[in-house]
Amino acid sequence: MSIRLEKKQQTRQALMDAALAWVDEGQDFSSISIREVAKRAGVVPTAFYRHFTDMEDVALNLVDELSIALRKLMREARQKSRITENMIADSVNLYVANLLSHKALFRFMSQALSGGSATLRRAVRNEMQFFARELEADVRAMGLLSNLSAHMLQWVTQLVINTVAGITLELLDIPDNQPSQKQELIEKTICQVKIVLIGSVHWKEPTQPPQ
Amino acid sequence: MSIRLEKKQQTRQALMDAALAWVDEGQDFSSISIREVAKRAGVVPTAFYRHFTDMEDVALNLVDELSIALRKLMREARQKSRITENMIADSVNLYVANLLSHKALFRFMSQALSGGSATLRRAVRNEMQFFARELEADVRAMGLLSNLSAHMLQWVTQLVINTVAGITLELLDIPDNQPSQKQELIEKTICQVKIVLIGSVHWKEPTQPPQ
DNA sequence: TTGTTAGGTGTACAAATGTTCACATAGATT
DNA sequence: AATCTATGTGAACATTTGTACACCTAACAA
Repeated sequence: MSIRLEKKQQTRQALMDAALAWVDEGQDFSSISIREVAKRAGVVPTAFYRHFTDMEDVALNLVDELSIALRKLMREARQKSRITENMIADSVNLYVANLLSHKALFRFMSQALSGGSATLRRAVRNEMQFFARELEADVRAMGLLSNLSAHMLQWVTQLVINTVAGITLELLDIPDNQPSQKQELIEKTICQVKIVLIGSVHWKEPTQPPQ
Repeated sequence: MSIRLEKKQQTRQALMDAALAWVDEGQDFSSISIREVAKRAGVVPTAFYRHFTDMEDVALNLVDELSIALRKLMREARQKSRITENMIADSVNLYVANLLSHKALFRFMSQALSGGSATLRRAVRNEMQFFARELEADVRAMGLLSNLSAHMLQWVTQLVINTVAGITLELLDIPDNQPSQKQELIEKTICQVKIVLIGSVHWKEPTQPPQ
């Protein structure tokens, strides 16, 4: 790559990292200022505009970063897990491991889901839906839950994703020196996912919904 | 009540309502300023300090307001719903109705859950846990899910609460002129809760967890 | 009735913020 | 080698923000 572009990407990344670091410190993404981001990135405030128009712009690009992380996670999960006894536990643990190594990114995700602009919220939700759809495809490919209609399977996978995503916030708030709490949270989630799947296996389409 | 106190409560409420209105407009709670709140409440900025020390202080008091709304919801649910075929659907619909008539408050709840300070997050989580515990007690009182251990039942009710709470954000983003989308979302949630309960009924304690 | 006080006002000021503009300069292009 | 250009700089600005202070006055207590 040309030197110019390389340097550009470098400060661009520094700006995004600065914003993320702010979130990592427990501050709200929406409360950071352009100047503060620039300062932390080691550039002058006006340099910010060479890369982004807005903090919203930064947020949308952070979603892209999140997207990459999630896709990597999905790939990893597919490689490691076969149809085994511990498939669920393995997947949850993998999610948690990824979560803990990208704390700031996931915290940002949680905030953006409820906080930011409408388009930002949509962007994050899209990523989660993508994840759910991939899970859906995998379940089908494994020949599992064949009793469910396509529609119903979609709802089930969304429920699974929501359940696993549900621990994100709680997990992020547990201090690192409390591994036992973390462990319990993980076990809870594993149980919850199992319940969902047990329920799915036993699901029967309601006798002809009133048409 | 004395005239003084009455007036005090009045502007105090005006300040809280102003903050809530800001959230209702889609803005982040953490991005509102003391001055803006005061202006919208129709008082001078410094008057703010007669009632609150901080915006954080306001937030904690909004959680109290939320708490009241949730308890009212719970009471309402208990009165209306007996053990019937449609108990689940009724409860979900009741939640949605309450949600839609307190949009701002629930939006605030979602934001505070992921956004605010650690103590604020804890406060909101407490409210949700309270809700889950009440549900737990009701399930026990009805003699349902007697196959579950106390521990397990707790996890199940939390899962139910999470599932229902999960639609909150999505529902808030659906424009009012799209009732069909809302309806589908509601049906999805009802199905999801049913799946959880079916799973719970069929749950069997794993054969002696490795002790 | 008189004095006290709590809630609200207005002014004031330092700090932070978004954004503009003219400028510099390393690196690309020719 | 000469020129151009995209990235970063620094000064400047009008706004907005948090908060302190002195003050006013309606409601209260005596």
